[in-house]
Amino acid sequence: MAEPNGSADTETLIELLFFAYRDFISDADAILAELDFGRAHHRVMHFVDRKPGLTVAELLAFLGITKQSLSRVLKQLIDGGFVRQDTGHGDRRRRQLHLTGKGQALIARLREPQSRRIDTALTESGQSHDAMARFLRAMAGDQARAQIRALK
Amino acid sequence: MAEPNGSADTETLIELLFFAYRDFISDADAILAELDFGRAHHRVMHFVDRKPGLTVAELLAFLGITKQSLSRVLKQLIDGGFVRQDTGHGDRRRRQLHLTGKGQALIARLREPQSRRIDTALTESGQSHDAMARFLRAMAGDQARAQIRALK
DNA sequence: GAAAATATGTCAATAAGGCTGACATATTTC
DNA sequence: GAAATATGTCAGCCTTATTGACATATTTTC
Repeated sequence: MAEPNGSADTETLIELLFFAYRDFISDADAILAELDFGRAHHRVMHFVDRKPGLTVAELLAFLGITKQSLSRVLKQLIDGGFVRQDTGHGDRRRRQLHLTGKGQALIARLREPQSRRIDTALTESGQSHDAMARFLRAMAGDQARAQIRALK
Repeated sequence: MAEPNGSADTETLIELLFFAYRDFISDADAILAELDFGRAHHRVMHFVDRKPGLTVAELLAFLGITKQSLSRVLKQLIDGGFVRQDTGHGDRRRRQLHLTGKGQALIARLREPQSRRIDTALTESGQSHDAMARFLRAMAGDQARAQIRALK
């Protein structure tokens, strides 16, 4: 039953990842709650911002949810004036999604405390941005890496 | 609107954290699904393992949920023979929680793919275990740090 | 020793955010 | 013209969280 190589300490990392992610996400949760939005809204806006003009099907692939689940959230974002839906250029069955000015303001506001937390943690821990990006990229699976590449 | 210091790249880290955590957690989800358990069961077992003999109130504080939410999950874990509940030593109103042998086997099984993913990512990214622990600790808020200390 | 506080458990109602299945519509492709 | 594709929507279900109310056992306080 002896643990091979550093396994006991890796257990601590598992726990730290839980706490770090929980607190990281809570920064945005507080802002979202004001608008009666949830994390799903945040994720949609993030990807629409990262790949402006993406289609509903592309968005579903990034999110890994069904269109029925997306529809409620997307509708609220469109009705609230955060996301705009254009008829597809070329293929008019498609809907291409963009953030409005209001949407861009919100995503910037959501990102601000998260960016600050990351930058502070990098400074406090003496880590470089690149080192952390390499680690997180290595943590993601093949499918996620493909998705990250698709975001250019 | 100019971003101050490295903010554009921090945006990439926000995204990487999302993918990394999602995939990290999915390792355990697959095992939990076999038992009709969810993440809540995993978290309970993790903390009971990390602090054997902790009380229900202590567990609630770690999890940050209500006792009504815990009750169903805890009952399933007890009924399934993964967690044992002893009358408090000293204060008999309390219930002290321990993993059974079966519970220890399950938590080890859940940790295995997560540990492997972390160790692989550390190697691939050329990061040290300690560097990563420092970063993640810095990402956690004050309350989380106090909780981490409470786990010895 | 009675009263108050504490630790836990449980019942009921509610909400968010997922899911599946079924079906409608517009548009493009074969 | 028929089939495939992209999207939208209705309806019902599940899980995991929430709050409020109340029950029970035990300990502490006066």
